Amino acid sequence: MASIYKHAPSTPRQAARRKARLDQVLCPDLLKALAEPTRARLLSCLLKCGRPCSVTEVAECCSIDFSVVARHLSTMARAGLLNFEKRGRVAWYTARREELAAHFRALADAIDELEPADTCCSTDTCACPPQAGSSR
Amino acid sequence: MASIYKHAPSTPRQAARRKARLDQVLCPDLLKALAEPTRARLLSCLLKCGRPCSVTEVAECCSIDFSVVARHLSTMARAGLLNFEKRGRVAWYTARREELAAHFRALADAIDELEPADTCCSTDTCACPPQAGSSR
DNA sequence: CTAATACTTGCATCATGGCGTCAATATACA
DNA sequence: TGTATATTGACGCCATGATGCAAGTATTAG
Repeated sequence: MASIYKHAPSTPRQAARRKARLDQVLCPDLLKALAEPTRARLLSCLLKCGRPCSVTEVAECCSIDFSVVARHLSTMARAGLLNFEKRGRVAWYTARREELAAHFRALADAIDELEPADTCCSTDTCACPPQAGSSR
Repeated sequence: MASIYKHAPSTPRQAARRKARLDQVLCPDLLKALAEPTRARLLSCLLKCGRPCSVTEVAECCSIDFSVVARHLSTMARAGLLNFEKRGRVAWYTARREELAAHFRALADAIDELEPADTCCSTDTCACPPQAGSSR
C-alpha cells in the first residue's frame, strides 16, 4: 500500500514548502475555466488543431450559439488557457499547449511529493488536529 | 517558437489515438469537483494530512457549516477524488493522492504528445475546417 | 433505555454563470 | 460611401449548485 515517495522525510521547513507549492498549483480559477463541459470541448478542439483558430472556426466545432463560443474563448484567454491575438477583424485564439502541460505536470508533482501521514498538519495553515495515537 | 515534440509526426491513426486520449483525461466531471474553491481547500487539507480524516476534523479547517463540509466531501468521494470508509459513526475520508497525481500526469502527457498544426482536424471528430494555405 | 456524538438529508435562499437574442462596433471590400 | 463580415457587449431567462438551518438517522457510551 505504501508508495515510493520522491523525497525522504525531511525538515518541517521543507515539508511546509511542499505544502505551499500544492496550494500554488491547485488554483481553482484555472480549473474552473476547464471544468465547464462546453469550454473543455472548445479547448480540446483548439489543442488538437494546434494552430490559431478564429471564433468562427471554433464555433463550427459545436452546435451552440456563436456569441457563446466567443464568450467562452474570451474567458479561457483571461484564465491563461489560450493566447489571443486580434488581426484586422478576426480574433485568433491558440491553446497554450506547453504551458497547460507544464501546469498539470507541476500539479502532479506537487501532489506526488507530499509526505505520508505522520507529518500531518503541524507546520502549515491547515487546522486539522495532529494525528492521534492508536485510538484510531 | 516551435517546441520539441515527444513524438515525431506519425500516421493519422496514431494522431487520432492521441487526440482521443486527450478527451479521455480532460473529463469535466473530475475537474468540476476540483474547481470549487471550498472543495479545493478541503482537498488540499486532506492531501497535506495524508491520513484518513473525519468530517469533524476537516470541518475545523474552514469556517463554514459542518453540513456543507460533509456534502463537499461526499461529492468529492463520488467524483473519485477521495476514498471513503465508515467505521462506527465516524466517516473517514482520505485523498486519493497517487491516483490524483497519476491523472494530472496523464493529462499533461496527453497534451504534450499532441502534434503540431499541420495534421489539424482531418482525422477525428473535430469539425474545424482543415488548415488553409498561406492565406492565414 | 437515554443521551450524546457524528453524520446525513430536506428545505429554502441566494449567487453564479451558461445560454440565446439582438444591437453595437470595427474592419475589409467594392 | 455602402455593405458584408467578424466579433463584442447588453439584456433577460433559467438551471445549477453553494450555503445554512433544522430535523432525521445511526452508533456509541453510560
